[in-house]
Amino acid sequence: MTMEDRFVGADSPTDLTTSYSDHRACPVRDVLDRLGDKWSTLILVTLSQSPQRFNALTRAVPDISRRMLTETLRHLERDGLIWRKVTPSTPPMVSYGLTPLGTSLMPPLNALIAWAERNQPEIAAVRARFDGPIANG
Amino acid sequence: MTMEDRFVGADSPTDLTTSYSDHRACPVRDVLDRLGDKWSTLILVTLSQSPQRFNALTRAVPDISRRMLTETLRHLERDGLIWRKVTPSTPPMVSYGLTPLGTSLMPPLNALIAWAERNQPEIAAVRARFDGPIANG
DNA sequence: CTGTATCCTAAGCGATACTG
DNA sequence: CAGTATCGCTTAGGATACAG
Repeated sequence: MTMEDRFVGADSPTDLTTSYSDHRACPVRDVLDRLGDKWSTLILVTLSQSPQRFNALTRAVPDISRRMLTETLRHLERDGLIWRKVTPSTPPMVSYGLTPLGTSLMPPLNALIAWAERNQPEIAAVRARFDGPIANG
Repeated sequence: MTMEDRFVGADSPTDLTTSYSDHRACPVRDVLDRLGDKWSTLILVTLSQSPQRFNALTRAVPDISRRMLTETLRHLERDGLIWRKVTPSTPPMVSYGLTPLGTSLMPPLNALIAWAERNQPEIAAVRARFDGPIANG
């Protein structure tokens, strides 16, 4: 085991590609592709603070459209990551929150977010160097 | 601190939305949006096994087109996650591998992949229940 | 072998208007 | 309040052909 192996850790995932006769059938891709859309992560993080009503979510994520909010919530509910509770009052009240499954996703997700936060300055610097030579001549 | 807080961990990320006058300027979104495309994760995992040449990557990820492989590699290089080494032989030989920055991404990324792998059966079951009622009538 | 260039389609997403 | 319906733009991404 090399130093790099130790750093990467022993939790290397199983093969994501050649194990599957149909490559699109990979269960990891199946799950992660849904998380890779524009809003899912943001909604999950918001709901991990506390359950929220629909309108509260539009305020917490100001640049999402109602259409995309509805769609994202439905996808997350379909995957069992969030629950949806309807209180049939007038006006109606609909709340959303993390399920235990959704909660179990937050540690790895927060770790990834923390990595992004920690390393964004370096990434921005590398990008500038990468793009610079062309821009600067 | 609740049990859930402990489970989620103390590394809850900073605000991803309202902290930014322009919501698209969030540095975390800036980094994560690039990782959310169809191929980046797969390429990173593949390269974390060992550095690879272009053609080896097309074999390791059989369902990627050369166009998308080139584009994904460029993006990852631009973000400083992978390096690119050209050996000007004939025919030319180009290798790719993880940079230290890219390597530092693998633990959180592998943790997320491991979560997806662990929970895919449950997610599939929930999906079936969610979709079932309509399909079954 | 390692790409580029071009064309094309499908999907993601936003804007807007409407509804119980 | 919490959505749905419709439209159209923009982008991601696949297929194919060509090139150094």
